[in-house]
Amino acid sequence: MPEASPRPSPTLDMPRLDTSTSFRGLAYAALKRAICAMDIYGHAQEIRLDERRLSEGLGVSRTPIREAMTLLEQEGFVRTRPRRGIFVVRKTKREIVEMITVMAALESMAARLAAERAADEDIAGLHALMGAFRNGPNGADDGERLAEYSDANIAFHQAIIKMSGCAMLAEMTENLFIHMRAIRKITIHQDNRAARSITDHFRIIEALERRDPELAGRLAREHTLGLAAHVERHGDFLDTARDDV
Amino acid sequence: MPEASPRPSPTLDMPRLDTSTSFRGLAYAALKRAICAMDIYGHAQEIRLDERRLSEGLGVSRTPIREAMTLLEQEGFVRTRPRRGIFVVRKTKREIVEMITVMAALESMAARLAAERAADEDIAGLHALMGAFRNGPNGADDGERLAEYSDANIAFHQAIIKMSGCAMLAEMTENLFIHMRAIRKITIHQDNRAARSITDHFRIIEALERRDPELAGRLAREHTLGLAAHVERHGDFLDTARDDV
DNA sequence: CCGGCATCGCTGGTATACCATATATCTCGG
DNA sequence: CCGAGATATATGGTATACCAGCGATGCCGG
Repeated sequence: MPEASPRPSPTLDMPRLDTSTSFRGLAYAALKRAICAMDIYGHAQEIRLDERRLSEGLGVSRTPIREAMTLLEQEGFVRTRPRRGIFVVRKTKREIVEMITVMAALESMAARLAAERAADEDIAGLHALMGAFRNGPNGADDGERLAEYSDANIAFHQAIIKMSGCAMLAEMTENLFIHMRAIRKITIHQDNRAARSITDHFRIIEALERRDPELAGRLAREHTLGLAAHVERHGDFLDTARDDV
Repeated sequence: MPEASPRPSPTLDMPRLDTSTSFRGLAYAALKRAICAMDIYGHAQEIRLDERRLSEGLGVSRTPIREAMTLLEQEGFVRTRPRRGIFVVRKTKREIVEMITVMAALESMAARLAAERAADEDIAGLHALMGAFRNGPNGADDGERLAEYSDANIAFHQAIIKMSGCAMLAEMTENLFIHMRAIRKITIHQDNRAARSITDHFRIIEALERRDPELAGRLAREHTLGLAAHVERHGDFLDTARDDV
């Protein structure tokens, strides 16, 4: 029995035992955070997770761990091979290109909807996200500046999604963003991706301000498909040292 | 212990015990099929599922049932309320409109890709799906004919997705189709939806034959967004007799 | 010294027991 | 006769024991 059991006395003196978030939810959050934190495409060797070790580490039994794993597996973050172990998934280049393609489809629709519905102040708020990079990412012009823009970049895309007012778009892109973030960290340093990205973003903002759904949708699509094409061309490193099945 | 235990004798005389598909997978498939089979939007009252009853019925323990439920919950088909029960989810009108909007985004991208990549014979194959309805759904002109077209309709959309060559598009639309099918069964009888749908489809086929990604993408998007608008206008019945939270 | 086979241990899959709480039912006081 | 509290029941959440199969190790025969 893990010591996480929060009933120290028969009388309820605990102020408000958080009964809403189950152990499963906690395990899920912890595991997902851990997986996202690690640079998935950094180390080459496969990363294996052990249910028993995790349950011991988190102080809960295997049951919630397993249920959390079931969720993570469905979301495509891990893959469990019976009698072998649970492995963190590394997407192939092809899968990543497809993912970005799906992203492009959803973002295009989001931009279209945003152009129709978004509040003026929300559109204006996009400038605040991008303003610091108006003249390109060249501040100190080093890696840190790029990493900073990488976050702003994600924030921009998420803002567009949110402005669409379509909760399901946000929901379906949530997990895609996690992988996108990992990819962007690498591609942002290649070509002149960052500068081109900034230019694209400002064009999208302009289309939104003009309330032009067709243009906004097209620009958003082309912007993200551009990333897909870039990965298609230069993403071969993603398939290195793979050992499928 | 359920009698499903497949080890009747110490020697392995069973030809080939299907060890690949786990009980969880079987339970998931069975439950999903059952949920899809029932007309979700037909009966008004909520449908409750009991883990213990299901495990007894399927002949397995609660564990695989629970894991299957976890999957179904993540996919949005059921919702489990602690100490209350597990309920089959009825989407609200708003959720359905959003779902169709997402569908439009993905189908538009699929049509665009299909126009670029699909094999000529695959495009030609679309005629086979729609050919029987070229002159509208008016055969016997009764409900059966419409139901028949409802299936052909879904098949057409799935064919476009498949022709995109993007596995992830197929994956992400798979569950959406399940809900779409339920909605189509109702909306197909309204207005002149079926006839308009057929016209749209042939226009999309034409765009694919002309290898015009822009047009194909636009037509596919407008076609599905048309359904979204229709539900937005006439789908108030979806929100009847709801008792959230 | 090397290769095949037996053995053991590790690991995910399954079954089951127990727990805590929400709801229903019953009881008793007003 | 009615309502508030106590009790009973039901149900999802959790813990744990056991199972079977894959891998690795090591033993034994050649």
